[in-house]
Amino acid sequence: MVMTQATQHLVKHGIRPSMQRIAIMKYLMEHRTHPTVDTIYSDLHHSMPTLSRTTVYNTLQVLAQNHAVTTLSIDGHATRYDGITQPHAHFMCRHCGRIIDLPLENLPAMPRNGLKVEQVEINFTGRCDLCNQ
Amino acid sequence: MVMTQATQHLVKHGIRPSMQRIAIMKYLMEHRTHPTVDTIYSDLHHSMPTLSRTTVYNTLQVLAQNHAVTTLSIDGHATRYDGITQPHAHFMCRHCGRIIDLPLENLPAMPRNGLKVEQVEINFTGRCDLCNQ
DNA sequence: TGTAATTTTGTAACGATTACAGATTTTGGT
DNA sequence: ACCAAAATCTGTAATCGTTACAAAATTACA
Repeated sequence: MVMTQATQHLVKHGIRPSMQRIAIMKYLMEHRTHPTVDTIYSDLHHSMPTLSRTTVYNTLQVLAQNHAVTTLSIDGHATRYDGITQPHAHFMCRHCGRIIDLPLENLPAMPRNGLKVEQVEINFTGRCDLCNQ
Repeated sequence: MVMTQATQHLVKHGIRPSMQRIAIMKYLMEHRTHPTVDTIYSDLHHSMPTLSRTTVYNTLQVLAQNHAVTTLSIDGHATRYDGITQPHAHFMCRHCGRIIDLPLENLPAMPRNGLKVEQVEINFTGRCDLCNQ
């Protein structure tokens, strides 16, 4: 039996691969747009008419808790999700809303002693190259 | 006529110093707790019974737009505000909710060419020294 | 196959934030 | 000082993202 990449990814993170979870994980692996719950729901709803918005919320919570996806609070309005879990920074264009992945060459200085860091989020905001012309 | 620090700060950023604006700016300068709108409102409401929650929202928006304060989306639930505008990072304890200022020794690698960065937000999340024992 | 556990679904509720319109205050010219 | 215009503040209602919850559907496994 062949496992899709999405399914493998779920299993690797100890998440049971249901239809809905696979679909959402697959979506995040194929769309590098850092979508919101609503975008994911709207896009998947076409091919999965019975999918519930609540399921998208629940699933993403499960995925994030098990580190299968990353959450992004760069938006201010809605949480965004990232299928890539390797540490990297983000740039969001105030004008067009696009979110761009940025490599993290040198991680910022470690916090002071005693703090146990579990997550780092580095967000740049401004105007992107396309809007800047 | 003597100007308070808060008033000076407002004027310096081109913001007309009304009673409410001064009170909110003063609050943020004196409380280094990165409070939410609700905390600010509740605390100020005692000494300013006529203050409206909407005014706190509006005022903080004006202050942020004019770079007199900084916004923090580290919380996930409510926007938090910081009276210190010099660039620095933040650590939030998942356990007690405390937010700690962190000096930014070396700014993270600049984003790729063409992106015009207007704001940087660096958020660490984890367990603080007090909760870690 | 039957039952318990898990997952999904839809609706209702919640909390943060914004829209809006009227009231109040401030400003600037006379 | 007086008045009109502009700016600010206020309170309520609406909006929007998210969570609570309970019932329905699916899956696991004895």
